[in-house]
Amino acid sequence: MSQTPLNGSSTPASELPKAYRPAEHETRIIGRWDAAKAFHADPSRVVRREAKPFCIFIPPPNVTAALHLGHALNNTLQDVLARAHRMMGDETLWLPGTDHAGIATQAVVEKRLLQEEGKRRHDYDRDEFVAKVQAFKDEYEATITAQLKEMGCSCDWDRQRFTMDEQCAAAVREAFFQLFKDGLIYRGKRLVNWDPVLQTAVADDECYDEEIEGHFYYLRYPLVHAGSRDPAVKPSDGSAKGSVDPMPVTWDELAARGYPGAQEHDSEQEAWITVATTRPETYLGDTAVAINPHDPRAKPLRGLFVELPLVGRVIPVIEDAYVVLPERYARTEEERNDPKSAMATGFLKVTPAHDPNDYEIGQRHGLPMVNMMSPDGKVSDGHGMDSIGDAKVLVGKTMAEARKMVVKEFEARGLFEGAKPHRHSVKHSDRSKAVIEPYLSDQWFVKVTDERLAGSANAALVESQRTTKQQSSKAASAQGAGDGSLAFHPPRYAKTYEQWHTNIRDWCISRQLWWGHRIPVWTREYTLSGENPANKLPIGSAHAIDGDWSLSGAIHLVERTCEDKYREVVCPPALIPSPSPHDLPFPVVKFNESGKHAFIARNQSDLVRELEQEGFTQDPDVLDTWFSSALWPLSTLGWPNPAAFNAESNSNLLKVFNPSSVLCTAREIITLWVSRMVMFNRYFTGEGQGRGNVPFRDVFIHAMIQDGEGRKMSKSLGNGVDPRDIISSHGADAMRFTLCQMTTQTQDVRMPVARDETTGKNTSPKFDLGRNFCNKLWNAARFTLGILARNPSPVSNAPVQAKDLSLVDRWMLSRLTSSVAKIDACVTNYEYSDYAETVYRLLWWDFCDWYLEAIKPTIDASPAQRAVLAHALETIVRVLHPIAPFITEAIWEQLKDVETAPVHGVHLGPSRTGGLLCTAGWPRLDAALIDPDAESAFERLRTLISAVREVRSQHQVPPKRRITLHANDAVRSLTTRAPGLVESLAGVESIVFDAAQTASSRNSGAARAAFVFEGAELALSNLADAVDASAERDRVTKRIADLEKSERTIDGRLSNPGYMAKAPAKLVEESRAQLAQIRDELATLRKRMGELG
RNA sequence: GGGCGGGUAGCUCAGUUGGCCAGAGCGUUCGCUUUACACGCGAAGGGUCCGGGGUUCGAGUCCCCGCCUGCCCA
Repeated sequence: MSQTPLNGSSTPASELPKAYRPAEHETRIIGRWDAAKAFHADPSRVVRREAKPFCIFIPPPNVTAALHLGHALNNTLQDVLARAHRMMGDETLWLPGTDHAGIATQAVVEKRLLQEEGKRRHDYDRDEFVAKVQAFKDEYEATITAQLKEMGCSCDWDRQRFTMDEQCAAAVREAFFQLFKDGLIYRGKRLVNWDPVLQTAVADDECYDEEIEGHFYYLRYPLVHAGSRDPAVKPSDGSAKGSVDPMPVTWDELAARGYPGAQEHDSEQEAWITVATTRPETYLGDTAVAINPHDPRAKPLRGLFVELPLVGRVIPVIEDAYVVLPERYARTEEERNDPKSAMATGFLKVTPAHDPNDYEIGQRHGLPMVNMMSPDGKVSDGHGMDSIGDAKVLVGKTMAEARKMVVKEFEARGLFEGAKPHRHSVKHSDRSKAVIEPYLSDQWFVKVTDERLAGSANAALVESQRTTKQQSSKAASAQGAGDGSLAFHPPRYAKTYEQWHTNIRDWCISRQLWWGHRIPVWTREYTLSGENPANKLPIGSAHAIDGDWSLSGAIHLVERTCEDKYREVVCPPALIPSPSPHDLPFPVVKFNESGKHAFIARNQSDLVRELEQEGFTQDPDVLDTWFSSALWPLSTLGWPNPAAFNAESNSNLLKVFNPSSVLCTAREIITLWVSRMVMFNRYFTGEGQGRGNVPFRDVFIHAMIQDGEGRKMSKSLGNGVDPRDIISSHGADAMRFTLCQMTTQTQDVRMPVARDETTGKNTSPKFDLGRNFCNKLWNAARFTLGILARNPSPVSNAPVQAKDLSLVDRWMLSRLTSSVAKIDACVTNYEYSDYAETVYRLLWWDFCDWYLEAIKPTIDASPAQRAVLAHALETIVRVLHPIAPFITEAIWEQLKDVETAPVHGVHLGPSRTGGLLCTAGWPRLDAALIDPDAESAFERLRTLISAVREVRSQHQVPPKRRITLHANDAVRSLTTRAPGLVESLAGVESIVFDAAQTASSRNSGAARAAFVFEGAELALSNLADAVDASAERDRVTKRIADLEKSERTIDGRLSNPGYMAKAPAKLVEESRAQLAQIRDELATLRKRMGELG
């Protein structure tokens, strides 16, 4: 390694190129970090109490695509914290990894296969298809890892994980097992968002709403008295036996019941009601018609039914307040203004198996659920709809076809009342763009509504961020380890988090995909007839049974699905491979009838083989991606058995780094991921009580990057900026600096996007800020190193003392000290923009603009000043390292070997690994170096220099021309504190202390330019052969106008009795002094005007 | 519908518990090959702090109403 010419190396400073060229350093430095394993965390140091732990889990990027600018921001912010804490001496683990992103990745691969090979998923068997996705994942995982390294991320690469690798998979199986065992996972029929193209349930966040031009269709349902044909429906008189056909209801009869408007119809005719619907085809699944109880027609209809045309199903009319009242029956302004009331008839067809609101109504009224659709989105009588009657013609049609046919059939029977255009939003699938069908199906759920999960998540919030306090003293007394230890930054996001858990619903975790963690449940179905113990089970209920599998630690249930059919369910605990034969995992052991071991499973594949031999098959579904992501802070550290996955020295990993320090993420992730990590982490570390550790103590929510118009960056808009393009055009450090500088506490940041004419790639002018800054640093370092190289200092251990230093040196040390203190606070408080801004000002404004310029005349003669110079640059380089790791490391390669005397009070610890800055100590500067006297004197000198420069500029004095400053005694005592400073920085040849005379004995006004400094008139001469009197007049006139305006403001304030009476005395005093100074200056300037004529 | 943001210079944004003549970077204008840096140096111009009320001696900042705009949840 060390043979590489560039490695570690020492190009003499004089030969450093004029501009910083990132590409010449970044690869080499990544190589040095890698070779030194500089980012590998050692938990044993924490165990031995040699260091405090600092840990961040990367939000694992999806393997779906390369990283975008949002990732660049997210990871930069994490890296800044990791690097700062590492330098501060904390044992720092930033754990990297990627997420398998189930549906997203599968969809991308399916699309790719279709494009490239013209094949679909089902053209392969499951294993073949998964292998294709795996290959895709390998490709993108490699890309992502390379990108993170290019950005400079200081991750512990030896501990990189993937949510589907063996270690994470074991955690998933174990978590599922435990939750299932504890009754927090169940299977149930639920209405899900069904994507009929991908044929899977999708989560709400995998859908988007889109407005479509649809219709409200008006369908008539004939009113009947129920017969007894339908066993689910009791005859209305309650007496009739046998089969009785439903009897039509006439308008006459309705009129008698007091139904408003019934008289307007032919009295003998059969009566109907009219429902309004946007989806007529779902009438096949109707199980009731609902009316608002406040509708005057509700009472007359009580006890009546309707008969569904074609289907012949007789369903009740029920009353439910959810139903929108039609305009004419609206009772309040609010009801009238409901846009739906104009379209409403007051009758709502209720289809619990195909509409979420109807599902709720169905739950409230105990309605049966009739599913009329097959998983591919076609009308079916094989999925729960048995009584179908003449509607058989619709079977096999798509929902769209069925809609047209239903309308025709109703028309043919005179039951179609019409349709009105209606714009409404319809859910679509993100991945397939298909219209989502609410669909009733068997799904697995996590009962997150349980107090041990959602309740525990809210209890984790720090007291100051909670809006609901502990409800009961009982809860308060059962304080868990992580209670009150989770804090959001900025705090407002705690509310999002809290409200999410307050309104949370059970979490559907099954996905009908092939890519993901397969649900670790095996089932076997069989038929049993005749007398046996199992047929005492109520139909539909599941019971734990004792048997081989339960004896071996698995969950074993038997469920009676109908009269003589049973389903056995087995969920085994995770079998975790162990590298050590002495540390075997808990095995699944089965016994045969004679009590001998018939089978021992020590790994997952043995177990699966055994189950399959016994006729069990694994559930085909996979788990929602977030299930494995929710375990990330546990699975990455080896939970449930860290020893099995880590070398002996690392078995403390889980203990040391969970809870971690902070999670950095975007706000949309709060509900998707943060919540679930907290619930799972607390549950699994809390021994089933849900009150264990939080996975992280702080959650930092950063902004989302938008383009210049405030739109999200996206592929389809073509407004995205690729971090790789920025790294190649500006360098990783420039990108990182800019991203940090943009990170304020707001929730969005805008990044104007521009096309680079030469490359044709998107970029943003914002990154020039970072590039310019890096270049500035590079040149400051080049200059400094040049000075130090040409003045080798004799090695001396005698520290330079501040009291022996010049004013500018003391000023510089003071500025460094307060800046480092500010930066320390920024790191603690996640104030990235302030951090970047503080280093920017320190380097550019203080160090470059003033300090370097100020020391030019003296530096070669002063070893003490060179010590300050070296320490100043090194302090800046060190505090900048977390933001800009490459350029600082590159500069430090040269700087670290430069010998100067120590500076008393400046502590720069050595590198701990590989001679690298990334593990060198964080600068500590003693507070005693803060020197208010030096700062204020220097500030006055800066003001004086600026005043001179201003006059020079206005008089168009050539920069090279040396001029004369006519000053007074006050200035004399100031300038003698920093000899040569004003001369050097203001281009002054000599300072003459004759300002007092000038005013009285002036006869050559035109040759001089006067200006005011601290209220007194000073002058410049020798500006040119003659001073331009009119330029001088313009300047003075403008200044007078400005001052007069200020005078009015401050005078007004001081003549306000309220101000004088109530404002703090200090402010009043300041105002007085200010006014006096303004008036002094005004007097001087007016006199000057007089002289100018 | 509920919740959370944002609106300050041409652009992107700071602006702390109300208190100096409201700031920075970019862009603009003028002057500079001043030997670390033109990715630079020096200087300048540029603001109805979204609108309207209110509290206060004093409001960009606090309160109320409105307008525009973005996000999250249902």
